[in-house]
This record gives sequence, structure tokens and C-alpha cells, in this order.
Amino acid sequence: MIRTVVGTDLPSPNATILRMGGLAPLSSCEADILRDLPRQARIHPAQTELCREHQVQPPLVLLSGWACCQRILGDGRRQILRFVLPGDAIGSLAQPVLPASSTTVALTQVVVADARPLLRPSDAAGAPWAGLTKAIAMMSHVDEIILRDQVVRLGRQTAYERLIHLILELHGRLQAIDMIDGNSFSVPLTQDILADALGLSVVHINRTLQQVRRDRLLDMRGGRITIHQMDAMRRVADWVGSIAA
Amino acid sequence: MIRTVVGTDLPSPNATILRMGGLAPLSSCEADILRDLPRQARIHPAQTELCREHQVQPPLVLLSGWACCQRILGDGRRQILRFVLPGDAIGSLAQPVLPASSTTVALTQVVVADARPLLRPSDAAGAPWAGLTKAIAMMSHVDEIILRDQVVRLGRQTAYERLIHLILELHGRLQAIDMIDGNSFSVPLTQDILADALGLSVVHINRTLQQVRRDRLLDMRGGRITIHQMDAMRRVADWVGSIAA
DNA sequence: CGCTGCGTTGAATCCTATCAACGCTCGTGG
DNA sequence: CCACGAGCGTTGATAGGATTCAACGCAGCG
Repeated sequence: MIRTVVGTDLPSPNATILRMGGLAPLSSCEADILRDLPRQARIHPAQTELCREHQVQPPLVLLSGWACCQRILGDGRRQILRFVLPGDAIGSLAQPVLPASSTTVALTQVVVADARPLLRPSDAAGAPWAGLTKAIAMMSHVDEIILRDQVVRLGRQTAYERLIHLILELHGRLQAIDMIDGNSFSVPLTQDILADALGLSVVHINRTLQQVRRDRLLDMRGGRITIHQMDAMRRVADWVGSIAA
Repeated sequence: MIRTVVGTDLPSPNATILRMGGLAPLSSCEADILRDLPRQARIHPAQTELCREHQVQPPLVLLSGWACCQRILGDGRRQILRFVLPGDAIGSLAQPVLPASSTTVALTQVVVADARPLLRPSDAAGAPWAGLTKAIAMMSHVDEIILRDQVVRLGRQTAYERLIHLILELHGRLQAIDMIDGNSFSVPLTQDILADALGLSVVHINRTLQQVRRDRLLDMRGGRITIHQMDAMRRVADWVGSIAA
């Protein structure tokens, strides 16, 4: 059930504006382009493949909902490469013509918009596109940092550290799009999904979650994370705020 | 001991030409630019930091030797993100002005050249720079695929699979720059380095290496890998030749 | 009502890490 | 020349972290 959004309930472009505006100052003309994204946005249910590995397709922007890039091994093992949050791109904005480097799947119902309006040829330096161009460059840079963080987590951190480190990442990214309420935020992730993101088994995710709760660092249940001791979490996970928050 | 190469023993630009020429057809004028890279190349001994995380510096091209991108955790744990082979860039060519997203260290003596000659403003479409521009875009795309492969290895593969998968990656990348001799190739990696790349302990790398040898898949000793059963290796590691070889 | 998705628990197993020690080669210096 | 140490590979024993298998509880839903 893919439907085009119509009528008065246009999805909000806020996340995108916050995200890109946080990466580079945008002219009012550029902000208008972002505000126009929701026209012709599309809604997809959870589990939808938003783009498939090796396939060339125009880049999208996620307006609302969560998605993830993942890869499936021959025997069914799944590894989630990164989570895609509102304001993030699906498919590279910096290299729009290359095939997708991995499959992106909706984790919740999502609203996506065609990102091509952001891609006008921005040859003229200092033109009204300079802000968007820089924001796009920054986005792909941040994406790479996120991927490298993921490598370090999986390669050299314990389950306990990985879990906290990922939650700190999500916290930082959600903060940038104003989706943090005080010391808690909504996280539509099952333990199953967390396991595939952190390279662990569901059972062990469950036990690690209990451990962090017992240690009073944070609490995760019912799709919501409440942070109790941010500083202790940063210490445990060896957090270096590489992502501007 | 950093010295500039002088005199008649200029380092060969071959790897770079093979690498970039394999990613996009290059005009003779573009090839000339690559051939000119070795002028003013620099030699660094092993262990040299070629670029440091967060620091902005002009991109380099590795002409010979091996390097790696790595990150060190607070308590000394090290994770190698990717190996840098001859013909590869150090620092992004596609986004030359952004800070480095991780530290790059020489694993052997290396020769590097300033990559800025490749970066002329290539506004004019179809200009003599089109090939280089495309090759640079492809390189950053391949780099991302390599990083994603690394995530999958670390997250969802066993030590045995990881080791073989990495060796297949190195084989493919070395083949592209013509550094494979029959069924064997030189690999200046200690077991210590392999461990930090694959997220394992040295001891376990050692034992896994013995296992693959006993299984007659391949043999690694004295800085050289000999492949005995390529097809079996691909099967074991769930290899999908994402990297053009 | 029974099913499905999700979270939870216990027990046993396995993979991988850690610790400690030893052998080897090679370069260095006495 | 030989002693010495550093770097690298190897081995055994032990411990620990994470997986697997299996089962159960619970809520939501057709």
C-alpha cells in the first residue's frame, strides 16, 4: 500500500530543515525548496524496501518514520549497517547516479520525498545553492562517520558498550532534528532489530538491556528510551562526540 | 625520516593508473596527470601517521606500500577500518575540504603523492576531465562498499569467515592493480594487524590461520598468501563480488 | 478463541579472549 | 663473535562472553 499524500495533511518537512540547516546555513530560497519536498511525498508501510542494493534510482529524503540499511547473508543472517532517521537521505545525494550500496528497508511506516529538487547543478559558487551544496557534502561526511563508528562498535566493543554507544548515537542524531523530549525519546526498535544492528543475538540484547537498567544508566521499554546518566554512559561507551549534536 | 624523492628513481604511478583507469576510461591527457604524480612524491617509513582524524589536509594518493585507517579507543583497543593499497586515496578526493574521518597510518614504508593535481574544477561536462571526475566518484563509491563489507564481516561473520572474506577483498583489490602473481600475492600484514582489522585477538587469528591451512583453502606465511581453492573460499565467506575485480 | 509478534528466562554449549610461556629470526652492541 | 633484546609467530590452559535451544508470558488482533 504505497500512496501519495494528498489534501491538507501534508507531512512536515521540519526534520529535513533542521537537519540540513544544522549542517550549513541555508538561504530562504533554499529553505523554500525543503518546504516544498512534502508535495508528492509517498507513504510506505513498515517492511517496505525503499531501495535495493546495486539498483540505480533517484535519491529520496525520509520525512518521517525510521528505516535502515541492511545486508542479508546467504544463510539468512542479517546485518543492519545504519539507521535512517527523518531528514536523512536514502541513496547518496552527493553521488546521485551510482547504484545503491545497500538495501534500505522501512522499520516503521515512513514518508519519503523525491530528493532531486535539492540537486540542481550548483556550479556557480556563492549562488543561492551554496548552502544546500554544503549541507549535502556534510551529510555524506556525517554518514561516513556514522558507518565508521559502527565498525568500531562491532569490532572492538563489548555488547554492553555497543548498546550504549548506539543509543548515544541515536540520541545525538535525534537531538539534531528536535526529537528528544527532556531525557527520553521514542525509539521504534524491537530487540530483534537492535540485535541485527549490533551484531548480537536477541537473547543477549535482552540481557544487556536488563543490565544497563540495573546499572541505572538508562531504561528502554515500550519503544521509548529514558536516559538517566548521560555522563556515565559516555564514559562507558568511550564516546567522542564525533557527530555534532 | 620523510624525504622527497629525487633523481632518476621516481616511484611508479602504475598502480594509480591501473586503479583509476579501471574505474573509468581516461583520456591521454588525464593519464599524463597521473603519470606526473610521482614528481615530488614523498617517502615515509612504516608507522608514520599520514593523516590524523578531524584534521583538514590536502588529499594524497598512495603510490606504493600499504597503509590503514584506524581508530584507537580510550583504553588502547584498536580497530582498523580499512586497508589502503597502492592507487588508493588518503583523505577523500570527492570531498577534499572536509576534515579526515579517521587517522591513516603507514603499515610499511610508503610513497605518497599530493592528489590535488587530480582535482581541477571539472565544471565543463565532457571536458578532458570527465574521466578523472568519474573515476574519483567511483573510488569513493567503492570505498563505501568496502566499509560496508567490513561492517558485515565484523557484525555477522565468524572468525573463519571473516578472515577468508578479508583475504578475498584484498585479492580483488590487488588484482585491479596487477599485484597478484599467479595464485599468490604479497601481504605485509602481521597477525597483530589482521587481528585489529577483523576484531579478533592475535591468538585466535593465529589459530584460525592454522585452520584454513589445514583445510587447504589457502596458506599465509612470511608475508605472502597463496590461494588454493578460490571457489571454496568464496562459498565459505559468502562472497558476492561487489568489488569489481 | 487462538494466533502472531515481542519480550523474557534457564540451561547447555561454543566461540573467542586472556594469560603465560616458549621458539625463532634478526639486528645491535659489547 | 656471542649475548641480548625486540618483534613476530606459536602453543597450552583457563576463563568468560555470547550463542543456541527451548520454553513461557503477555498483549493485540482477526
